[in-house]
Amino acid sequence: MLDLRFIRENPDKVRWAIQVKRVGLDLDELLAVDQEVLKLKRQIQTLNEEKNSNSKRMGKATPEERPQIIQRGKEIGDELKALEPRLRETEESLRQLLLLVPNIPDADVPVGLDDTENVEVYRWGNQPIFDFAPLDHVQILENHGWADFKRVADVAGSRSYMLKNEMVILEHALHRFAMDRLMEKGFTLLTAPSMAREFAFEGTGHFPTGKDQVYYLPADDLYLSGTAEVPVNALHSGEILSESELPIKYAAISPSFRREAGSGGRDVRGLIRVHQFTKVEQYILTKNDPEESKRLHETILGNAKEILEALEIPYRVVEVCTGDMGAGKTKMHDIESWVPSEQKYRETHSCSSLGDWQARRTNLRYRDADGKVQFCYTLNNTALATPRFLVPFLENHQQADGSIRVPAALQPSLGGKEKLG
RNA sequence: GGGGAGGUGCCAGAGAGGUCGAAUGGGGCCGCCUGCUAAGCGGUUAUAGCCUAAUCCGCUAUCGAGGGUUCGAAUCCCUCCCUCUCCGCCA
Repeated sequence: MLDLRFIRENPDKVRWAIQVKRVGLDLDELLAVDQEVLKLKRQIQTLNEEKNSNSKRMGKATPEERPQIIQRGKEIGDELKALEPRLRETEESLRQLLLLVPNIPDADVPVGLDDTENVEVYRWGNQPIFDFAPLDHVQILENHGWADFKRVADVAGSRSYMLKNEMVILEHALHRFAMDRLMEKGFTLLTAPSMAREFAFEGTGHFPTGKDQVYYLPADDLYLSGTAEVPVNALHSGEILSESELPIKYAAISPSFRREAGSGGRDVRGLIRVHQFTKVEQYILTKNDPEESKRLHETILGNAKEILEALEIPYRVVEVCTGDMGAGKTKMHDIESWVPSEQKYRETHSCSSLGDWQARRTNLRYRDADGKVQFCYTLNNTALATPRFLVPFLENHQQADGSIRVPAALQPSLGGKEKLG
């Protein structure tokens, strides 16, 4: 959400963002509704002033005066009763429109239509050269009895999977590894709930536009979140933090769920795109300072890079262009890990800066050194998400004998094992 | 799932239809005072909106959330959320 005053005063900037982010929103309609809300509020305020002074007179009024006061009060009440529902409706439509207003991308973000126009900015590691016929991750898993896709599909539908034996241990070891790293860096570890109420999804910006990507539990009016970002952002909703406790750095692990509606036949095979996964997410609340936010963006991006480097996975970083970045973001980098079987890089991490866009939605504020109340800035980045991450891990580390090499950094988390299988 | 108690400002806690944006105590901040400190004294201490040159003043809203009753609601009624507690069920 953007500041309404900012929208009023900078409609051209907002129009530009709507255009380059390819958001379907009529700003003129929003501005007209905004004026209507202001008009109604003024009318109601004037009536309330009169209502208050009128009923204040009642206390000291003589019995003869009372009928007049009551009469006038009733008239005011009737007028208010006519106006208040109109204000409520108009405010609600304004809110709905406001939820669609995108954040303004930073000036240096590449303008583009979709992911083909993202810009590679960094590359690390060598793509492995195999002196044998490398397998893809599904073949590797099946050869070792490390997963079941077929049976479990009958149980839980397409895009489901079941890891088995050493893969279960590896998955846990990877998460443990990521969490250990982040704890060392001063992050507060959380197990975040996967279920949350609607307001939490509105807070991060996943609602209203992404509602069809989210599982809904009607009996309890709860939704399953696709990232710990949702519950963690909502955690401090409505609070006024003090500047001294910022930045708050959370590393939250949660089972995550995505319906993948509309992704049709894309990536139906294997572990790339599944409905349920486990993710360690970095989530930062910081002060209202673009420079500080930039530094933290680099920090959490760096944390993910370190994890990949320790796990010896070749990757690249792309700067995401305007058309491919979410509405709330001012800046976004994806980290893509090398997938040998596809001979391409695939997104495994996503690092975003959102300015105060999420904080305004969740009413998440802090008191600065001057005592002024400000909205926080928020940022997030994946630390590690499985099972997708198993794809580059298994494929890059496969050996001629079919085993999987365990990078030295991960061996302690795997009971010292140097290879799997 | 069933029963009971409760949600008030930074915290504790009064308030039971008008004089309540809200007593009192604690904390914080500013000042005064006493060799320092402690104690003491005075003042101040919410958020959003409207108005405004203004973070002054004034006005409006907010006592878990949303509705309702009333000339007037923190106070009465309804719905929901949350906390505590007892019983039942349960990994």
